Amino acid sequence: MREGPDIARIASLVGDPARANMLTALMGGTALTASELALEAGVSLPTASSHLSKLMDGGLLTLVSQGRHRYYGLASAQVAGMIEAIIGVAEAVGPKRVRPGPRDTAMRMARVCYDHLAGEQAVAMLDRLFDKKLLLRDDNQIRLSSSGASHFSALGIEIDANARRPVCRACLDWSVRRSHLAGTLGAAILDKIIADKWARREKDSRAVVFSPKGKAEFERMFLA
Amino acid sequence: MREGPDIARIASLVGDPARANMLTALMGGTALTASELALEAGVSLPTASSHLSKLMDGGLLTLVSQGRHRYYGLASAQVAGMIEAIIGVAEAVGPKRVRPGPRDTAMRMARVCYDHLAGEQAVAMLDRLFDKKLLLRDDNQIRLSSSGASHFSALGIEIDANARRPVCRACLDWSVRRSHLAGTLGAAILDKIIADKWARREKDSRAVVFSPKGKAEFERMFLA
DNA sequence: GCGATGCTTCGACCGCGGTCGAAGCATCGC
DNA sequence: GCGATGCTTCGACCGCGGTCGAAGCATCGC
Repeated sequence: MREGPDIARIASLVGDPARANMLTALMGGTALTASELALEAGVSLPTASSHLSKLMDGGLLTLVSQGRHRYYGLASAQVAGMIEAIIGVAEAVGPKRVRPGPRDTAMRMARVCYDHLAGEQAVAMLDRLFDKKLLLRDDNQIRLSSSGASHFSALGIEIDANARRPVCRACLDWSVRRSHLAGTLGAAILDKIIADKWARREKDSRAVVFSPKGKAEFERMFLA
Repeated sequence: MREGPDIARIASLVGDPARANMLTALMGGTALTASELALEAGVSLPTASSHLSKLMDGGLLTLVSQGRHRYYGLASAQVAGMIEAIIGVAEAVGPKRVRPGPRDTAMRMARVCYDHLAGEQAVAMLDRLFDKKLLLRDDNQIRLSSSGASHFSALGIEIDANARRPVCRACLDWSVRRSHLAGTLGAAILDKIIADKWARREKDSRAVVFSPKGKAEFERMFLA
């Protein structure tokens, strides 16, 4: 019998298969409609609607109404981080697949984490950005250096430093157990990767698949 | 309908009030018997036993039998990290208490996180250890410098560098949203704090309360 | 305005999982 | 060996919460 934050309530929200599927789908970063989420979860529309209102009550989702469509998205990067942590444990204790399939390999290499890139490529990128002093570690937080600011600006990546959301944030990568880059800069880089068609989002998956040309570009820009 | 790690299973294990209480109690770092956990959870012994076997099946706990006692503990620091992440979200979305009580203040200052110190004091300590170059940031991991090794050795803190568990690991602090020190070094420092009676564990709580003298010692050793 | 589309609310059903008392099993002390 | 202690297993009970069809509500296009 203890007081304190109601962790059972939050965990039980994630602990239903239909809701877990919805949240996993939303980890892709794009907000989805109730119908799309019903499809993802494999339940009827009324059932999905009931789940969504529970997730809203629990503070895990945000809602944007656009005409007769209602777009649901994850409430915050903190919620996304919690889900990544749960995925990490599920991966660790779950039945080990004997040989990871090609799709797992793609996921491990590069995938979307909420609104930024995750996976081995993303971890390597953050390492190089530190090496080149475009980003600085400061008190366990990450800061954009002045050379970094001009570097990203030259690449056409403009950062709104005044936004309430931090520019740079470390986010733990469950597959590698190291950090990759989140924050507005992390999001802007993923935007550029997709916009410039260096890579495409795998359908119905968080995997991000680079084209040979796009991969070369990415490596030249961020890993060289 | 998706495959992949069974996150609903893991989350639902945490999503029962009785089990959440048990896991929260085990975040204190000491393994507890089935009877103690039944008391913590506020359920009968048969009920507790059933919960514990589910948590074991789910891979969240480890079990050490000692005679007729059975000691349950968290399976890994990764599991502890997941629970911290869930606590963080529960804190963020939960009803804000108007004014945090004295006990919350103590928790915020210093508390046990699995087997090491967390809270503002722990975050400040890690900062200073970096400042004094006793610890080094290396590729987003933390490494003990040679001066650090002799420093801790002089304090009577011996580190087994050959253990499978990393010596230094960053662990996210939910109250401050910054990192504190985990790993064998983090655990050894907490051991010293308790062994030298600089602080005592608050009964039935994760809070760590420093004595005036102990606090001065701690600050001299780690914050000066 | 009126049918179509997207979603929520209502109501009824049902089964999974939490609950505990009683019984059973293992280890303890002496 | 035999009662005491610590825990698990068994069995029966029960209610919370997930499920969907039908109905209702809001916004759309034209």
